Amino acid sequence: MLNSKIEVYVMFQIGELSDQTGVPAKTIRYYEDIGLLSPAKRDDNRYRLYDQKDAERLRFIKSARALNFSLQEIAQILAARDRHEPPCGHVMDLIQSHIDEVERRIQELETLRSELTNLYEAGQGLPEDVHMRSCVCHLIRISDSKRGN
Amino acid sequence: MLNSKIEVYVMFQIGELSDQTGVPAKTIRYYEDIGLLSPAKRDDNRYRLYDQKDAERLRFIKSARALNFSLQEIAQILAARDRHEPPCGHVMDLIQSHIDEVERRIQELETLRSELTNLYEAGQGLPEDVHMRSCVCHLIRISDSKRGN
DNA sequence: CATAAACCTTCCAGCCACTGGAATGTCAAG
DNA sequence: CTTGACATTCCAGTGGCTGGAAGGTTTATG
Repeated sequence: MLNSKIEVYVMFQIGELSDQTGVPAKTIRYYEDIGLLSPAKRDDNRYRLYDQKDAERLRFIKSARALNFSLQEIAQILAARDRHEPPCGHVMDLIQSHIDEVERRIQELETLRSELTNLYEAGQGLPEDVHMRSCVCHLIRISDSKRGN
Repeated sequence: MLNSKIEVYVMFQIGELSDQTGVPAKTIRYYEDIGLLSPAKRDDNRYRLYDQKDAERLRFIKSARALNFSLQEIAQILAARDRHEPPCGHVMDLIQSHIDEVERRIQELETLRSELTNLYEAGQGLPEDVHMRSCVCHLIRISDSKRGN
């Protein structure tokens, strides 16, 4: 075959895996501890050894984490794949519920931002008061009761 | 005095304080544990007893929590007040840095939302693939590499 | 008087996703 | 031979609670 390539099967240590993926070695061990990664092969000196498949799995985990998927959710996706079940339907549902969640959070934070901004503006020029009756500390209470809490 | 009122000094149990403030009793005990509330007076039966001043302090804590202040930050504010130092200058700084933080988070979440939305749209109509090469799981990887991670 | 219920107490453990640090082992270079 | 850079395990801490066990107290009811 003209297009064949010589592929050498190389295994590497945890530090190399960490460099390749940007995931701290501590975190990789942690992922193994909780079963997200299966127990790594070990060298004679008991050092963990990894290959490109491990790197790919870890990269997937990292990407999904960046999209704010929980380790549990990622574990479910990977477990489905490990059982040779296509996980995509489940993943689509997850994505949808994450979108909902993110939008909810954005709303909350925007409310929070405007409350903080109002508070800051109201607090400017107010006197300092140890008893929190005519200072921004008092306003914190007011901004809260306006919300009805 | 015509306008005088009869004020009866009543103390109440933790459940009542919880009802008044909406803060769970567990949380109140926790706040005492970490020193955010000073150790409560005890009844003969060792039950905690509270008065309106405690309720006010707890309401302040609750309001500040609702504005996303950490317990540490709240502890600082209250400690300053307990030392009879007006805490407002410090609080204004805190508010400003919280506004910055909230705006940063909103930005992050909006980026995340658009990534998730893109992903969802790209994933619609794609086949299921156990090996994650032509399904949304694969797209997770792609959306990540586009970010440069 | 017994019992149930609704309170309260302490203490320990768990959540999430790591992270820090101690104490120790292994290996290559100078 | 020592130094430095790797690796290992294990324990503990982060924040802000929350759940649950195992028990004590108080009040109401049969």
